[in-house]
Amino acid sequence: MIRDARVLQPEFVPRDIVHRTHEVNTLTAALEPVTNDIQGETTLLYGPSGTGKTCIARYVTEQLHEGVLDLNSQYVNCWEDYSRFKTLYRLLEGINRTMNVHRQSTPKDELLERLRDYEGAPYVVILDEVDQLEDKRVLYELNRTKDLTLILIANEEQELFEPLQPRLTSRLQTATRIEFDRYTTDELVEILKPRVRWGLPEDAIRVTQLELISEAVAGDARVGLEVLRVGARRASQRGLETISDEIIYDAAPKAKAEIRQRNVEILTTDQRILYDIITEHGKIPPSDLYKEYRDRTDDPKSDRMVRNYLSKMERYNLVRTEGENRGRTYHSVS
DNA sequence: CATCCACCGGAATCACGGGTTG
DNA sequence: CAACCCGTGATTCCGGTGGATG
Repeated sequence: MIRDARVLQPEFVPRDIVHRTHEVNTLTAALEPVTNDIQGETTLLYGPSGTGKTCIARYVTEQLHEGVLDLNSQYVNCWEDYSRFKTLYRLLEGINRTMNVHRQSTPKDELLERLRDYEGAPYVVILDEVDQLEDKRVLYELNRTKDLTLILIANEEQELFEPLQPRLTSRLQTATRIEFDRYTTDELVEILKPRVRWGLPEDAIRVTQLELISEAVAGDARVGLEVLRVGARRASQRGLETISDEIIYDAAPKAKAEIRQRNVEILTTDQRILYDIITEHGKIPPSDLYKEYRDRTDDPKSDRMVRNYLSKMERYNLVRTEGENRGRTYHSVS
């Protein structure tokens, strides 16, 4: 049933952006100096997930490539490359300066040096999930690097700056802020329409059903697309030509579960054990959790490490915490 | 009310593996 | 070859917090 799977992928960047014109224009304006070979303004895109932050950042950068002959750009997901070293390494990759940086054992700040020594075309850098960066001082360092134009993406701007000293944030505070709100039902329908047109056969799904999806996912475009994919797969499994309401009702929770499942799959064995314990209990106080974890594994990690795992899993949206200090309990997300 | 202590999370330090250097 | 460097995960140590206890 799926004609073109690519357009239903969350990382697909459409040729035309519907809505978000204000955001696109603001970002384009901030990057405008790059067309004159000058460093652009640092921008900060923030808002809930599935509101088009990454998509717009990539879209505007691609447009820039079309208008400017000489331009480098690189996308870094700080969730995957969360250490200072990995982030810097990716940035060097983007300008092919990694040779001789044999991963490790190079003098301590060789990477940043190299980045700063670079004198070439303007370099536009998208740092996604930037709040996941463990050492945020690297932002300050990058912000001070000439000819580097930063696009920072985060869920909440507050969380990003909280752990930073005021001294470090001052330079970043001047960044152009672009806030992304949740899509309304109508907006999300308009976003899904062209994807359906390219990705699915004609008449596979009606507009009223797109509305159904948009409401079910509360304006989260990523989950909305996932529902479309899951729904299309279901329909073809059942040999149907169209996606029915019933399939959508069915697919909505399934889509969310699949997104979570992908995160579960990248957990380590110890993290997985913790995850299983919490899902089995539904809700469990810390001491019981630590104890049961130790029972279930031959070579348990320290409690401190368990806490690291748990906070990581919380950021992955795999577990939820309730209460502070002594009253804390860990919950599964249902 | 004072004390206790379960819990969190920052910081310093260690251990290890992969890499280079001399 | 040994000696050394580096990043990363893990451990150890510990101060802060605030509900529970007497």
